[in-house]
Formats: sequence, structure tokens, C-alpha cells
Amino acid sequence: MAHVNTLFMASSRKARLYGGMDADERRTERRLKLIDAAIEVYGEVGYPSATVKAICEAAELTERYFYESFANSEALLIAAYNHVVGHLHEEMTAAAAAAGHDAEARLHAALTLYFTRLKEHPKPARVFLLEISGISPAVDAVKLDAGRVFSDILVPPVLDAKHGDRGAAATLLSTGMVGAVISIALRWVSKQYPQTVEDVVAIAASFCRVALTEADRRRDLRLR
Amino acid sequence: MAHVNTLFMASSRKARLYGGMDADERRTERRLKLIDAAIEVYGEVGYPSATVKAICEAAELTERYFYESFANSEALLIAAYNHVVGHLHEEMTAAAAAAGHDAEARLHAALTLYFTRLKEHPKPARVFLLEISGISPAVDAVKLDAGRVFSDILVPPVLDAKHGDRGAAATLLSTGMVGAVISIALRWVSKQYPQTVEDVVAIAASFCRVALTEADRRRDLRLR
DNA sequence: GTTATCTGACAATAAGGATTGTCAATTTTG
DNA sequence: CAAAATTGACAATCCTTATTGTCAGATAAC
Repeated sequence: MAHVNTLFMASSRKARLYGGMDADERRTERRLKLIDAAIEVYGEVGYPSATVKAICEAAELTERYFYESFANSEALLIAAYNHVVGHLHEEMTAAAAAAGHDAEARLHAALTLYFTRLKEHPKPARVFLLEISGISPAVDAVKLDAGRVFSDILVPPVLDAKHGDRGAAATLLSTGMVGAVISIALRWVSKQYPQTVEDVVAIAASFCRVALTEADRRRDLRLR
Repeated sequence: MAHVNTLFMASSRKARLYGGMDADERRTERRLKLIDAAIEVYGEVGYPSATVKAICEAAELTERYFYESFANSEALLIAAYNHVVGHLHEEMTAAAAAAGHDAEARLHAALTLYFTRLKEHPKPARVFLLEISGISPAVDAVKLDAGRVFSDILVPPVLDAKHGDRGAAATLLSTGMVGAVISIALRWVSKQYPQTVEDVVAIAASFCRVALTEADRRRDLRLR
């Protein structure tokens, strides 16, 4: 029994090392490289024109490794999107939390972080924070979810036992708020940042404030 | 000299009639049919998946006529977009004008018309009033221009000899406003109109009001 | 070293669609 | 009716890209 079929090697035992890395580690690394390359390429030519080949070249990997990590282009798009947006959202949440309990202060902190990052990383910005639509229902769903998260960070939904789901009007208010912020960001980025972060934040904040105060006003009306 | 080369027929003389129509008229009619068909197909499968063939079938014309009127798919997209949006913008302008001089009344009138039309014509709505981005620079430019027109209708720019171009901040405010309205519209349409037109208009208007009052406030600050 | 595994380059295949070309049938003109 | 113009159907071609497959060379394990 000196020879053991690799198929029976439980995941507990490590696979052969290459370049000092586990098989799993190598796969994960390649996956990462592909995601980074995708962001780069999307930023240059846009997702629709980004071919698998071009992304693989940018990642310095061959197509074989593309299909090792992703079923198709769309899967990579989604992974890349979640990568960028997930990261950003975490940071925004942290920034808001650090700003304390005042709604205005939290809003300001989160938006400042958002626009600061946008200015630091134009490529991911252009592609992901902005427009991926009409690709497929799956992608749209991902985007929709990201919008919801974004909205919740800026204006945390009021927890209300009686109204588990916020009202339909509140949803439209959130939608409008996110739409406004993202549109502003898109233009700001594509015009190469003509205003200071501070100025853009102030403008974006004014739209968020509407969503905030309108939601309050409407809730008061309902509960009165 | 009984026979005259058709190449020398000046455009003043009419070409042979078919179905009671001039050659030019027939071409224009086919062009129109293609645009209508495109709107239909885009609304069903989205622009990226809309093939030339499918559009031609919907138009009951063959590919030959596609290339008679359009250089490529993108040209048709732009034509269709301008067709729908141009029409809508005209109507909105008229509605605003009919509402008189009060800014609030004009805003309400224009938005009401906008959302009413959206509800009446879901297909064009979904495709055009919302998202065509990342297709190409040309298409993006068209969309950008449409956004500007849209904004000017909702909140006519103050004519100011001293400040021929409105301030950069005002541009971002317009951008945010349009983004908010369009995002709201997108969700409203895709959720199959859960609110009344009146309610949606009220919510959209609250975002427009920000743009309006903020712009005023900023101008006052500058001129004080 | 020898063997098993992994990697990189690239060929082969497949699929889908755009664009152009052909031609018989139809319609108008005279 | 005969001739010319126009139309509709469809084939042929051309391209681009995704996806799979092959294989020689490199690397690690023993």
C-alpha cells in the first residue's frame, strides 16, 4: 500500500508544492490575477469588448486557467464586481461606524471615503461603480444588490418591528439617492475630477439628505 | 435623346412609384419600420442580444434593407434612441411650457408627462430611458446629450450673461438630478409600476427640488 | 536520475453573427 | 404585353471569439 491514488487524498493532506505553493493556493492566486487583469481590461475597453484572450494576456496566464476558475466571461465579471464593490462597501461601513451616531456625520464620512477611493482608483471606478447593465439577469441582480447595500450604508434603514419591509416609497427614495450619487460619480470620474473631493461630497450629500428627510417625513405622516 | 440616364435625374424629379410611394418615401418608411422593430426587439432581449436578423424579421424586411438605412447595428441603436427620446423631450417641453412660469408647476407637469409615458410604453421605456452605456463612445455621447436636454427641461438653466457656462457644481447637480429620476423610473418600470404616477412624481420631484434650490443657494453665495 | 505532475504555448474546433451577393418573383411604366 | 426597376428569400462568405485539446518543456518528489 505504498501507492495511494491521489483521488483519495483527503483535502486534509496537501498537494504537491510548486513555487512553494499548495495546489489550492496556486489556483487561488491565478484566480486573483485574473480578477485584477479583468478590472484592468474592463477599465480600458469596457466589458463588452473585453475578450477572454485579452484578459488572460493581461494576467499572464493562458486560457486554460481562465476556465479553471470561471465558467465563462460573465462569471468573471460578477466575481470582479463583487471583489471591488465588496471591498469598497466594507470600507464605507467602517468609515460610517467610526463617525459615530450622528446621521449627518456618518453620511459625510461614507461619501468622503467613496469619492476618495474613486479618485485613487479610476479604472475599477469607471467600470464597476457605474454601469454594468443589460448584460444578463444574473449580473443585473448583482448590481441591484450592490445598490441596496450602498443605500443602507449611506442611510441605514430604520429598524421597525411593525414595518419589516420599509415602505415602497422609501425604496424609491433609496433608489433615487443611489442613482444620483452614482451619476455624479460617473461624471466626476469621466471628466477627470474637476472638483475637489470635498465639493463633490457636499453635492452628493444634498441628494442623500433628501432621501433621509423625506423618508422621515413620510413615516411621521403614517404614524401620526 | 429619348432615353435619359437615371443617374442624371435630378432629385427634383420623382422616381418611379411603388405602392403609391416615391423611392425616397419607401426608403423612409422602411427606415421607420426598422426603428420600430428595433425598439420592440431591444425591449425584449436587450440591445446586446438583438441581432440584425431578428430586427429585420420583426420589421418584416430583409437584411438588405437594414444596410440600406444603417451602416451597422450601432447606427440603428442611436437612431432609435434619438427617435424615442427626442419625441419624449418634445412632449415634456410642451407640458412644461403649458404649465406656466412657476418652477414648481413646470417641474410637476414635465415629470408627470414623463412617468405617464413610461407607463404607457414599457418597451421603449425599459431600453432607452434607462441604460445604454458602455456600447461605444458615440453612443455614450448621445446619451450624455439626452441627459443634458432632460435636465434643462426639468430645471431650465438660468441665462446669465456673466456666467455663460453654468458652474461646475451646477452641472453635477443636474447630473445627480437626472440620475435620480432615471434610477427611480428604472425601478418603477421593472417592478411593474407598484406606485401611482402621482406618487412617483412626488418622489422624483423631491430630488429635482434639491438641484433647484442648491443651485440657487450657490449662486447667491457667489454673487453676495 | 526517474517519474509524476504541472505549466505555457498554441492548434483545432465550434458557433454565431455581420455583411455581401445572387436570383427568381413581383410590380410599375409605356 | 415587354422592359426596367424593385423586392424578398436565401445562400455564400468572412470574421471574431469562445472553448477544448494536444504536447513539449519545466518543476517537484523520491
